[in-house]
Amino acid sequence: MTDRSYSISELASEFGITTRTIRFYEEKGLIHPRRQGQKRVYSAGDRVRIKLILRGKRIGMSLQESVEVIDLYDPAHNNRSQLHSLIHTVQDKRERLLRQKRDIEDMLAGLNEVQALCEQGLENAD
Amino acid sequence: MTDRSYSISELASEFGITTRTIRFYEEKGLIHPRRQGQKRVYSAGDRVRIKLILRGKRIGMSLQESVEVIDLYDPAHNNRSQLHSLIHTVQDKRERLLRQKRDIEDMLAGLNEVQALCEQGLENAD
DNA sequence: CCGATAGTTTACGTTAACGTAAGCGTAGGC
DNA sequence: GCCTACGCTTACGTTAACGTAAACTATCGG
Repeated sequence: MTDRSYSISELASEFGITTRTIRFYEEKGLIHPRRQGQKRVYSAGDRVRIKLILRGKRIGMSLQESVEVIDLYDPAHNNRSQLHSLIHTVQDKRERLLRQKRDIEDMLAGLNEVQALCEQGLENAD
Repeated sequence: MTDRSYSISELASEFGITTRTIRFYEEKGLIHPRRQGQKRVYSAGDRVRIKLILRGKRIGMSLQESVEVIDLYDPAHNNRSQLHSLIHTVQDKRERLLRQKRDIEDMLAGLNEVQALCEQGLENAD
């Protein structure tokens, strides 16, 4: 099921990006699709990776920071010497995310006020 | 109280940015400090504006988008003809913010998992 | 066989958001 | 009187994240 593969244009149109963007991500070492001859073939894992990169972008992360976060999941750093520093990294990311969340909530509260004022303005337009 | 004024370096150090950045924001029309001779003098309002711009930046907004949001608060667009389009804009912003909030929450959930695995890895390191 | 479609590489162009450096003015302190 | 700190303008440089164009290859339906 999850082991099907994708062409570059297939993924591009699914995510609303260009093929250039996907090749650029590869150029930067963010993904490593395999090849069939010349053509790039993307696995389900590649697809998820792209998806996560785009999620990172939406909340203002750089591409590098996105993969940094993504790579926290892979069990490469699992030797004990690095476990503490890994925890530390996770903690840092979490704090930044929590701050962003507060920023967003503040901004949402502001928008709610604006909207209330708007609707009020429309009401007494009789 | 809230009517004191600020020098450029004062604001720069408060917000952890450079004076160049602040001048750049002015150059782009994001703020309009008054002058005393040559020198820029920033009001409390200018200060808040910068603060809001930086908040926008933290959640991945462009400078233009930040001021777009900020300017929703000022009562310039309050003629009835534009009230509907203003509401529409607010709604758009809100949807993007909600999506960002979901993205952040998803990412936080992921980090929680990673951290749990880390701590578990540390425990059975006896 | 031919044209449309999807893929490839290489390489230069572009925009946002500042950084950095040069050169200058001025006000305060010793 | 000179140095230091702070401020100003002008202008070129830089990085990230792609866009865009050129020139070529491979496949597939009619």
